[in-house]
Amino acid sequence: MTNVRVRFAPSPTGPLHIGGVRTALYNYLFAKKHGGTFILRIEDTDQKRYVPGAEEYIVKSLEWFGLTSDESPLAGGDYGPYRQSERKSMYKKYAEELIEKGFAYYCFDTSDELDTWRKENEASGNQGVKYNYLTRGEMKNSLSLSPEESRKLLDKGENVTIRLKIEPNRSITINDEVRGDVTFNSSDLDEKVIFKADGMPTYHLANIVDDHKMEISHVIRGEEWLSSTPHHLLMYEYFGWTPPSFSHLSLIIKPVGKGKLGKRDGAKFGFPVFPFDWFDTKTNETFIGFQETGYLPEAVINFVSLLGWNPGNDEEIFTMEELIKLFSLDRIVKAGARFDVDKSKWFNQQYIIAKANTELADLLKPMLVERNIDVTEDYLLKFVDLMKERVEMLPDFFTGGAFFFSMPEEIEEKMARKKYKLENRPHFDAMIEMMRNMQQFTSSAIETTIKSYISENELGFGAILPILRLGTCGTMKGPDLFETMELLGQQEVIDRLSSSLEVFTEIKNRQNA
RNA sequence: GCUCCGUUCGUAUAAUGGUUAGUACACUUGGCUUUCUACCGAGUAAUAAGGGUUCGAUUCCCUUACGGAGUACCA
Repeated sequence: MTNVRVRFAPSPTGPLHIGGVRTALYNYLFAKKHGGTFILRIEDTDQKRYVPGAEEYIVKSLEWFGLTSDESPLAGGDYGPYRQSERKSMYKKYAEELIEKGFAYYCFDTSDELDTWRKENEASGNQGVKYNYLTRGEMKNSLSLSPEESRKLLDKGENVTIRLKIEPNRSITINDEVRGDVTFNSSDLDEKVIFKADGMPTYHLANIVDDHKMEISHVIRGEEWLSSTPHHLLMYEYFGWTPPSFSHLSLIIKPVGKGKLGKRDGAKFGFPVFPFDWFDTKTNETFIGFQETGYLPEAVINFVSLLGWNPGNDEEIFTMEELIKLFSLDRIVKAGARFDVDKSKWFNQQYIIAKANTELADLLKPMLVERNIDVTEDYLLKFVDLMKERVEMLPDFFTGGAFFFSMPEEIEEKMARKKYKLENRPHFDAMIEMMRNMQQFTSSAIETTIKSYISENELGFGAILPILRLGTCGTMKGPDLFETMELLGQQEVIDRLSSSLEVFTEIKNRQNA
């Protein structure tokens, strides 16, 4: 395959969502696999739905995931501009070219007229009427009106759109790379507007003009475009251009229930749908992001890559480089994939465990600031090392490891009641005293000290160690007790144990009373 | 409604015209262990239904059911 050029072409109408991330990823992987070019093109032809900040959000998201584009509005390139609004001037002549060739025609119906036309039809039982070869005769357009009338309306210049003209009864076949041959009959197609009254092209025109001019070789996009692909193919034919190859990706489905994953499903099911937090100024809603939830971008990429694609073997942890090597369009799954929250968490955990302590520490630093926690670099690194394998999301470091920064107010009393024996108090006091006298407060030294005390006094681990853990951590969950103690430090451990023992004794006395 | 697409354990998926239908997550359970993890081992669990074609179908064909997408001067 030579000269692979693919594009990711989002519309800046809101934040990039997980389905878009997957589409971008597959485009990226395909381009890199074939030594091709990955292009970011912003499709901002709809002025009404344009959302300020959305483009920046999309760019930032792609960056976070490492999906760097070779050509884009920011990076530039030989095929620019890469924003359709900046290409506005060139689309009209293509629309007019189609009219000259007889492959398109002017329309003068207003949106309201079309609206009522559809509603009337529906009311009389005719659902889903189309503007096509059968109905265009009853509408206002350059095919139904006399040339003089058309001319007049055209000169007036109000509500003029251009529609694609489609001859009935032609078989149009898409050779889709993932779905195989998909055939449509042209009689079933509607004659879509390709040029709007506001002077902007619609997606259909802009898309094929740009794909052609940017020499896009492979179009990899969402399934929602499959049914308009015959229109696109027709336009390539009308212009005399060679169409690119097409691959249509199935959609990502809600974790439970029906339908495609929507932006509100995140809040509903407790997981993010967007890369970063997003505040919708129209509805005053806040949507949570993968980053803020504590996902690592490489984990999300790995997870998403396997949502509708697989390399054909049993492996599933892949770096971007490996994905590039392994990716192929023919291993894309046709069926829609459900977003599995549990699996995404598992991936994140795997990636956290595998990540270098220093890198994790860097990610945690802003979170330390937020929480007003002040520790040394050395302390942070050791903390990370002890906690990393029991963390799924980044913030879990602070929920699960809170006791590394201060003794919890609440101690798990149940365990104290169960395990603490008043008659062991002298032993605990003795052990604290031994700790106080230790020259080197290292985990191995503490371990030897405690364990030999236990065996010398024939106490049993079960009666002592849980209490020591509870007394220093306030919880039964946590890393190796002796390593935890070493990190906490001699004085801190002694202080915590001393005051905890008072609490335990009190609990026990209350229980006995 | 119409057009198009899809359907293998709960989920993501593998494989095959003849197999004990594999793997991972989740779940249950055993081991390791001072706890929680991680790790290692075991277990539960699937070819949507009905017709064909065939010696034989989960695999090919048809129908049905269910799910999805499109049906805008939105992308």
